[in-house]
Amino acid sequence: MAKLKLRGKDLIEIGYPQKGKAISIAIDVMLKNFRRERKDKVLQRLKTILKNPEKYLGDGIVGKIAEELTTPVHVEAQQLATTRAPFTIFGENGIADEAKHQLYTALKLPIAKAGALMPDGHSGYGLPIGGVLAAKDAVIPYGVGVDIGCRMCLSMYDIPASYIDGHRDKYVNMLQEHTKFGSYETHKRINDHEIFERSEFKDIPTVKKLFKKAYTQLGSSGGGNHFVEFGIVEISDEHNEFNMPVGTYLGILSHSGSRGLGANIAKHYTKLAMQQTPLPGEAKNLAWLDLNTHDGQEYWLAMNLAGDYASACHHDIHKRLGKALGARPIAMVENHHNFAWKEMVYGEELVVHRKGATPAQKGVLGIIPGSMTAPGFIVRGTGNKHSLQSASHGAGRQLSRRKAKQTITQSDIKKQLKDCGVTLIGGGIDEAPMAYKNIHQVMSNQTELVEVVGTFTPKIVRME
DNA sequence: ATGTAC
Repeated sequence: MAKLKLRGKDLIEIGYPQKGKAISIAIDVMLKNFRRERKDKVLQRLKTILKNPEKYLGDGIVGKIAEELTTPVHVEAQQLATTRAPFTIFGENGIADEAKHQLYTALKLPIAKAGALMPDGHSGYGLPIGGVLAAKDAVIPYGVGVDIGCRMCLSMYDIPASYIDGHRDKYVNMLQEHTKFGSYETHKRINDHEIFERSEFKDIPTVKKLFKKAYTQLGSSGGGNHFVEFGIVEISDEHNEFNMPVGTYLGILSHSGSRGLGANIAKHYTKLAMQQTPLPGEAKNLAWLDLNTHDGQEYWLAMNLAGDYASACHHDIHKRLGKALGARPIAMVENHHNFAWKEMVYGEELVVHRKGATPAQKGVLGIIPGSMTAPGFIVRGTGNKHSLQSASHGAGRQLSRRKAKQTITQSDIKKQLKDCGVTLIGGGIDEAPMAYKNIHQVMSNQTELVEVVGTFTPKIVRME
């Protein structure tokens, strides 16, 4: 197959403007997508686009050419403001300075309108973990995080929680057989899911390339702090949304995200953002995409796909375990905690980034995990304006992974697990319960943000 | 977080 050769001269001949970047963008797009087509056919395509570029705006492949011909994106070095957008920090005494400074930097972005830091806040890449940032008409890929749509999912069963103790081996086996951890492990038989019908997999070249990976990774959990666990749900609020009598139940709790799909989407669009909005040193990872541009709109679609895919993965995990358990859940609670949403903030529609923060609009349910030996909380948001209607996404790290490995021993963990009656499958030292802050302290720092509906106490935990 | 690196 002859390889396509396109030169600037060819495009000038058919009328492409020499001013601006139309020619270089067009050559780039054509070489990437129509490498095997005949040159005259490709030039004909380019002519058609040039004649009526408006018609091709939003097209996944040639939309970027059309954009350059109609409303070119201006790349310019961005400066930070000298003042910060308004913000509130919850549980300030428990948060390291570095995380606060990361928020302060983000609040000086020209697109920043408001921010907040949750009481589990700690240092991250770009926006701190526990950071919330409201921006105008723009989305920051690293404000969402690398694991787009990282989320929690809890299923509650009408099975006595005490059942676990008599059948530990059975539950351990279920997790070993029906959950997949690590970079490589996937299920032998993939369940089909409607997510794979989504048009984004056809329309966006970057996403199209990730289809196969997404397909094979469905229902897998990955690594890092991701887990699947059996535990005891205790419903304490008698006016709970599930109409469940106060008491204890068996629960399955999972924590994971969008696997390779989201990671590669994040990587691709962060690179584009860094090219389009170059920022000074300490802020460079906060580069954004204008939502009125081709790339910005494409990221938004891809991000939402990754979020739905993460949800599909959790549902697949719970479906497999429910089947093994031979039971249907009475109720489920789930929420993203790495994502961006368009929300009204002080009367204005803004893009609210939550990077390790639980959505907590009034009446909205969510899950805030503790650690493998501390309870997590089923919560109901209060819609607090100062947190931009958010809460923490967990206890938060107290020790960095490196520090945890240096100071915690395997026997420390063993003792802690035994004291709490927890069986652990996998799990490195960096995920030790002692590496996390005290969840009760964190919860006491966010009583204005969420109400407690119940708790989930882990009993059988599987990690990478 | 991620087949850990343009």
